Amino acid sequence: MPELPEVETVVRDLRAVIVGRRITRATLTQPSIVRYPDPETFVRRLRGARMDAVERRGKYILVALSRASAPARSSAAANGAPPPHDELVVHLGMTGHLDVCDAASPPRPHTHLRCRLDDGRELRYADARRFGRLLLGPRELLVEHRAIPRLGVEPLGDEFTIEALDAVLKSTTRSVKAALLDQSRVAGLGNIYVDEACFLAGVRPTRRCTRLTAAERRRLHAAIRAVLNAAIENRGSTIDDYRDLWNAAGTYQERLLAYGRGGLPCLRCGTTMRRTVVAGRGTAFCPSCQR
DNA sequence: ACCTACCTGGCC
DNA sequence: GGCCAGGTAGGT
Repeated sequence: MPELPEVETVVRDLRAVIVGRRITRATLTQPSIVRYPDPETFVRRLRGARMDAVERRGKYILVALSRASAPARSSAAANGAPPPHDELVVHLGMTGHLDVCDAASPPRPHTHLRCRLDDGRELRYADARRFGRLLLGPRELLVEHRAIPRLGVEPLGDEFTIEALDAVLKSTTRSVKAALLDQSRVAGLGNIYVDEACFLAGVRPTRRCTRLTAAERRRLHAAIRAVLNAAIENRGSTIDDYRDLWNAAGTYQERLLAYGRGGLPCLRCGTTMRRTVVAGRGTAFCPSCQR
């Protein structure tokens, strides 16, 4: 299940391979995976586009596109601002997968989009459960049309200060886990890394977030950044389906201390970890280490 | 702030 | 054969 570290891993690899490449042909075999605009327009606007940059925002992958057309000297000079460019937006959902491979290699099952590139390779999107989505357009337009949501603070960005986390925790009466999973408050955390961050911080995910002490909030802030950075260094966690662009697994699943460990001994103190449901998600915590 | 639907592979 | 996993959207 791709969360911020898995998406960041894909984005970094993708950036190294596709920036500067042009899409010569796009084949969409599962139109329902495209959420904006209509599938025909989506395919038409992909064809001939050059991929100029790859960024991540929360769990979204953003590929900046441009057309070969002559430099628009007139409009840029007249408006003083460049026109908004299209972005190919990819959300991997639960089982979404991108790969870049030779155009002749057989596509994996559930391949929904194939983009032929000008270097003989293909950029492909596959997604068994189709929880993922593809969109195309200027980012501001996609937000305006509510095709993609407004996202909260980037937990690895400079703006994610202790004060920023404090503001998030003050903004709701829900549990810590529910607040951290809410993409409109903090963008990029999912079930795995919320459980890990809570474990590292010594805070039960069930706690009301308004009730955390200043020390707990400070530990939670440090824990979120630490776990995300460590997971990125390990190229993410492969629990089930997640694979990188080259179909390789991440290694952070070997270092998980809380996620999926309900009923198992705590790796820090040996107490049997508990499993409950918080915010509708399976949740594991150590009743001794986490208060 | 909560609930359910979406979707399918994997497991009992 | 049925249930579970869970990120997100949409409804109440």
